[in-house]
Amino acid sequence: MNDRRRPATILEVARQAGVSKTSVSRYYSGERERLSGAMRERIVAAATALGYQPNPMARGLKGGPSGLVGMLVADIRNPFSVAIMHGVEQACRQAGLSLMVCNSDNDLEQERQQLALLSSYRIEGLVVNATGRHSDALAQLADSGTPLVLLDRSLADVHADEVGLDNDAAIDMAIAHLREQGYGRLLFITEPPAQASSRQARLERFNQRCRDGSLSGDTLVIELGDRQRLDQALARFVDSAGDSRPAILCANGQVTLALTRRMKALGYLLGEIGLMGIDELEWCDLTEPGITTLAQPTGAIGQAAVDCLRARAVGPRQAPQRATFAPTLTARGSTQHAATPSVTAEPSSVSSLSSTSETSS
Amino acid sequence: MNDRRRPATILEVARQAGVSKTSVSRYYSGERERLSGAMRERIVAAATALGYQPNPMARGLKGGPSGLVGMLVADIRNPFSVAIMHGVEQACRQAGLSLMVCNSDNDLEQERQQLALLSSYRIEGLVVNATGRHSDALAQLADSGTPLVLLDRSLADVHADEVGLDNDAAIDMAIAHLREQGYGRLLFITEPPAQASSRQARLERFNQRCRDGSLSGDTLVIELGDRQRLDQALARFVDSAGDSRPAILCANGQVTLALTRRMKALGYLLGEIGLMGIDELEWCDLTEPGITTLAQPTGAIGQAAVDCLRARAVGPRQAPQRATFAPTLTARGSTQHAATPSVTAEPSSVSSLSSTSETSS
DNA sequence: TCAGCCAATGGGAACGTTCCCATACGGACT
DNA sequence: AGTCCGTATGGGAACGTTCCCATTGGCTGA
Repeated sequence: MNDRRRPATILEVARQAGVSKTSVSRYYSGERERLSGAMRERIVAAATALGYQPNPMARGLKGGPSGLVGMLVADIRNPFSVAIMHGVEQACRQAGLSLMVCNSDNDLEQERQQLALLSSYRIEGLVVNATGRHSDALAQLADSGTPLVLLDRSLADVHADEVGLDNDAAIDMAIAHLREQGYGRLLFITEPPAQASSRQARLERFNQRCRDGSLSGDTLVIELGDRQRLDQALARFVDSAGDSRPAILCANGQVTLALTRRMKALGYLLGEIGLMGIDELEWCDLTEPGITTLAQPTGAIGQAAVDCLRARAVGPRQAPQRATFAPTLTARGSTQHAATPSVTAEPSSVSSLSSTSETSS
Repeated sequence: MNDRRRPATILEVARQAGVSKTSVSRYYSGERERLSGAMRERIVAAATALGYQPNPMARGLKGGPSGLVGMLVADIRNPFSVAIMHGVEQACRQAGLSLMVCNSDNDLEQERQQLALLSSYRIEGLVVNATGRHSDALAQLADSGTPLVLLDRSLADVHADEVGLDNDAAIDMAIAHLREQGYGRLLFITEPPAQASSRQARLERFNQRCRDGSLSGDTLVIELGDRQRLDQALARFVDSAGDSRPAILCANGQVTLALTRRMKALGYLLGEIGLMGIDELEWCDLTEPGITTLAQPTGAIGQAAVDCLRARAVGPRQAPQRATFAPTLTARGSTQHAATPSVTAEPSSVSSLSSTSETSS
C-alpha cells in the first residue's frame, strides 16, 4: 500500500514490475491467458505493492468495457421497486458487474437528466423502471447499442427486452381465489394506467374477464390522493353488492396501502368485505386479519433483467424478448369471511404457483 | 440533434462554431463570463445542432469537478435508509449534483468494492450509511481529500462529519412519553450495537437513565432472527413487571417490526403492554391499535448531509462537525392502556419537538 | 507615444487507459 | 537452410477533456 496522494497508474506498475504498460493493461483487461506465468507474477507483485487499481475514467474514455450497469427507478420509496432493485443488484454482483442506481422521483426532467448521466458513463446495460414517457431518449439509447430492459413497462417504439409479472396469470389467480372464497362481486382498483403498461394489462385482463360474462365485476381508476372519491366509490360498491359477497382487488401495493387505510378508517370489516392486493408488503401479515396478496418473484425478475442485458451484450441484435413470471398467492384473513375467524399464529396458507411462462413477441 | 452513432465531441462543436475547443470547454466548465456574447451564441448554436454533451469520463480523467456525489448504503431494504436517501437525493438535485447510490447489502467485501468504485469515479463527496467496520478504506478516502459524511455512525479515526438523530433527546422523549402514559417498567430492545454507533448511543443513554435511579428499566441486546430467545425475554420481562405497567422501547424500525410480529403472535395486547419504536414506518397506523413512534426527520438529515459535503468542498479542512436532529413523537394506541380505547379514525395526536440542536466536537 | 495590463481567445500538452501495429523468437513446415 | 506462422511482448497513437501558457488587440496612465 502506498500512502501517496494520487493513486498509482498503470505506468508506475509497469516500471516497478519491469514490464511494459501494455502487458499490465492486458493483465487487467481479461487477457491474462496471453501472459506468461512469470509476467503475471511480477505484475501482481508490483500492483499490490503500489495498491494499484485501474482508473475506470481512463478506461471508459478509450472505449473499453465499463463493467457498469445502470438502473433507473421512478420511485425509490416504493417497496416493490426496492425489492426488484435488490434482485438486480444480486444478479449483477454474481456476474461481476457494478450497479449504479438513479432515482427520478417521478420527475420527468430528472429522469431525462439521469438518463444522460448514466449513458455518459458508458453503462453496458440499463434496467428501466420509470414513467416511460418521452421514450425518445430511451429509444436513442437503445439505438446506440446499449442493451435495455424494461421492467413492468412496454414501449412499442423502443428496441428493448421486457421483464415482469405475468399480469394475466396474476389477475386470473386473484379472481379464482376470490371466487373460491365465496366472493361474488368484485371491484378492481388501480391508479391511472397512463403509460404504465402493466397497470394497463391488469386492468384490461380484469375487464376482459368481466366481459366473459361469468364475472360480476367493476373497475375503478383513481388517483390515490383523492380520498373523497375513493370513499364514495367504496360505499357505492358495497351497496351494489346485494346478495353477493363483495371483494376488492388492488392493482399494486400502493393501492393496497391506501385501501387498507380507508377501510379501517371507515370501519369496513376486512374479510367481510374481501381485500386482496398484488405485491407483498411487510405489514400484510401484521394488520388484522392479515391481507391476502400475490407476491411478485422480485428476485427472479431482477435476475432475468440482468440475464437479458448480458445476453444482448454478447449476441448481436435479436428481436426484443419478453419474460414474464407468475406470482405467489399468500392467503390471509382479508379474503376469509367471518365463519372461520383466523387463528393468531401465522395462519397463512401459502399456495405457490411458480411456473415460469416465457414468451417471445 | 445528430443521428450519428458516436456522440459529438468538443472538437466538432468548436469546428462547427468556428472557435477553438478551449473556448467551448470554458463554456461548459462554468467560465461563461469570460466569453464574449457573440462567442457564447455561436457555441450554443453549434452545440444544440450537434446535440453535444460533455463526456464526464474525459472530464474526470483530467481531474475536473465531476458534479457527482456518492452514497453508500448498508441495506437498501431498510425503509429508513431509503427515506434518508430520498432526502439526500433532493438536496443533491437542488444543488445541481448527481447522486450515485450503491448498496452493500451488509456485505463487507461488497462494501469495499463499492467504495473503490465510487472513489474511482472521482465523486466530490460521499455519504456513508454502512457497517463502519474496516474504516481504513474510509479513512484513506477522507485523507485523500474527499468530503465524507457519516450517517448514524461515528468513526473515531476517520476525518469526517457526522449527521444523525439526536439519540439522547430521542431516548429522553421516549422515556418521558412512556412514563406520562403510566408505564413504570421499561425494556429497551436493540440489535447488537457492534460498530453501529447510534445503536450504542441509544443503548448507553437508556442505561444511563436507568442508573439515574428514577427509572426501572432493563435492556435486551438480541439478534432479531433469534425468535426463541426473544420470546423468552419477553415473557420474563412481562412477569417481572409486578405492579408496574410494562412497556417496550424498540431501538429502530427493524426491532419494532420484529416485536410487533412476536407480540401479536404470542397474544400480548398492545397498549396493555406498551410498545414504542424509533423510526416511523408506513404501517404503524395500520396495525391495531397503532404503534407509537419517534420519527426521524429524514429530509432534514439528508439535506444536512449534502450541506456538509458542499461546505467542505469549498472551505479548507475544518475540524469534523456533528449535526443532530430531534425526532417527532407520534402517539398512538400502543402506548395507551385499556382505560380509553383508541378511536378508529386516525387517533394520532402529534406532539412535535423539532428543535435542531447542533454541536461541534 | 509607448510601456504595461487586462480581457478575449487559441495551441498544445497532459490525464490513464486500450488497442493497433511492430518486433523478437522458437518451431514446423517446405 | 529458408520461409512462415504463432506466441509473448513492447511502442506509440488515439480517446475527449482541462489547463497552462501563449498571442492578440484595445485601453489606461505616465
